[in-house]
Amino acid sequence: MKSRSTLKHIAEHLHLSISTVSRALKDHPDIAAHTKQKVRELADLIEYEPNAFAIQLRTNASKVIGVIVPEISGYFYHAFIAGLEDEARSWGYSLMILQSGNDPETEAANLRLCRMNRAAGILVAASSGTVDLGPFERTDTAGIPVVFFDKVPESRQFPKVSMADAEAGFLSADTLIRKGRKNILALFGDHALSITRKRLKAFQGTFQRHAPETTLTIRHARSQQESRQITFDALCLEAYDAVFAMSDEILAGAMKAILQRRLRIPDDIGVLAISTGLIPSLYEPEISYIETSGEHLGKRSFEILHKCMSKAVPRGEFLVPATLIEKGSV
Amino acid sequence: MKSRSTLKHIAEHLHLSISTVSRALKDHPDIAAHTKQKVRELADLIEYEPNAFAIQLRTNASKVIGVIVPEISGYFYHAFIAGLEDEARSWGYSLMILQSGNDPETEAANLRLCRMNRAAGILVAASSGTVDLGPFERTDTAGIPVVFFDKVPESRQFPKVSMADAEAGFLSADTLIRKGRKNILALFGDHALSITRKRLKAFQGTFQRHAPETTLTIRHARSQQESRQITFDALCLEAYDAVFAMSDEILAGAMKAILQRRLRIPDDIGVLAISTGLIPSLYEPEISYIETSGEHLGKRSFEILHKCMSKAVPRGEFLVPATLIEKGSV
DNA sequence: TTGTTTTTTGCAAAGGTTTGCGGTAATGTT
DNA sequence: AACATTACCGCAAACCTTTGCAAAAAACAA
Repeated sequence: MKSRSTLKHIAEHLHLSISTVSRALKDHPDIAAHTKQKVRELADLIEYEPNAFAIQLRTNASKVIGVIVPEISGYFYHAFIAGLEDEARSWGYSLMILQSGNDPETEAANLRLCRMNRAAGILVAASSGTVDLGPFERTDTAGIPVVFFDKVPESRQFPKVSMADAEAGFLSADTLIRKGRKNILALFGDHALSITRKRLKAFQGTFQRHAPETTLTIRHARSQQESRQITFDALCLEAYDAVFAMSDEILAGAMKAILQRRLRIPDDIGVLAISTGLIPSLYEPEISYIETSGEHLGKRSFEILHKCMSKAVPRGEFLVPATLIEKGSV
Repeated sequence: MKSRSTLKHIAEHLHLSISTVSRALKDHPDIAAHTKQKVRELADLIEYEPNAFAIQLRTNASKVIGVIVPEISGYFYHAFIAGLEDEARSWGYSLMILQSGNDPETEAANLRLCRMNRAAGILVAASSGTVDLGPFERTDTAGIPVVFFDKVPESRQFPKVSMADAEAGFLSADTLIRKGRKNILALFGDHALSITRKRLKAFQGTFQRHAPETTLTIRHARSQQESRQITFDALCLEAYDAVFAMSDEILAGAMKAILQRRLRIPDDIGVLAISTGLIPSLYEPEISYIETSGEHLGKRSFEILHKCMSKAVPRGEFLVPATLIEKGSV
């Protein structure tokens, strides 16, 4: 029954042509005011809703943007998606969410889906195993702009937007220096990840330049559990005056060790992290952190993609800035 | 250039008709084997990808399911979406994610979007302000099945799937009784929410029946901050031997108060929560919880919706069971 | 050879919308 | 009164695929 509410239906009812109705509905200047009036009234009455398929077929473009992430849940991507959705909706776009599960094949399949659905654009956080950029190139040359975010490939071919990792590393070190911490246990993630290397490099560099006397103990952990174990062991051996965690996952592990040892924050030990904000807010006192906001990244990513969709071709890497959120834990 | 890869293109190239090509590609028995062969080869070569819009227009159906949630980020929905996506993908469906921001108007607009896009089905977690079910009914009668989850309306008209709140309440009480806790601070959410009332009723009822001698102090909080304040005040006044939190948000607040008071878990005080699992795993020791898994809910929801889409009409409410995850905090 | 069956292919309509262009009628200009 | 504008409206093609039905071609039977 609802399927009978089409332009044709309105046209017949009003003894007009389909084209006139179409134009009336989009306020085309060629159409007389009273005609528009009547058309709109009937359209309202029968709850006319344009058939998106037909529009998309005709215009060969949709208002959907594809989002491919390794996983939705976890510490980060859901915030990104939330921010992105907000921004996208205000521009009339919707999101098609695809999980790759860190599997390059699923990733390629998802990409294909986006192509078939003629997504207006695609946002990709590369799975860690992605090496072949071919599928992405093909999508791009097919006229669907691809923008990478967060986990970005080395290639300079695509626009990329990511966190200002170097800045975050610098800011972390700077904060610890300003607070007068001298003996720091610094916990980083997998050294193979570029995000780790970038943050670490800036972190270490800042200390070398501005506070070379600081004792820095760098450790790498690949999971919450490992982070906890490493932290616990380290805290048993030595009296650090601060712990730094480069991510939420690492922080979660470190905090367990600190809670287990019943250390007082910030008196017994200072704590600082690079984080999205949720985890630090769960402890007492709350943990100070360098914010790398998923929401911001989402909004920014949409902006870049939006530019790509309107023919502008921003190449290169865009960074969303990191800021210090003081909570008194260091 | 890519736009030239259509059925027509293949047909012309092979001196066949469009219909023959179409059928060849879907392995229709009417087509000769060697014809199929040739068609498939060329299709592969030029990387033919069917135009989803045209298919959808023709068949008037899409493989997209709409998901409307108050917000993506937060304590719960992202897990739901992750589980749902997993299940949906394995059936060839994609997700269109819409946030309502707890605003009934945005919700209605999102619903409209789903209708325009002829979603195969819609999953809705109602915003708290939703009273008018009209838009949902209209969508349903337009042939798009609507299933509510998590935040479900009273109406018996739609299929609903939600957590087994009563079971979770019972299990919580039962656990506390078995652990011999006698003086319990029980923290619940907004009393206006049906989820709160259901959990509370089962919780209280279980104590009345099986351990009437227990001292139960019930408090309601509407935010993390409020939960923390209430807990802190209560712990100052009296020596409870256990704290129960009915949700992640409430737990987060309560834990802050407990950390602030530097109470030992489980010796000074036992802690139990109804939770999704992430938050309890962040503390030391980890918090025991009654699991209400977002992933499970997501998968289950898809199953129900899937039945609706294939003409079956499951009415009523479906529950996903709750289970106790012991971590030794109580 | 003619007629019958089977196999293989093509025609054409349908699905709903957009849009360039041509047409008609009304109004304005000398 | 004759012509030039302007304001409105409709025709028809195009977007790409699916599918019922008819047609052509091939195979077979008599």
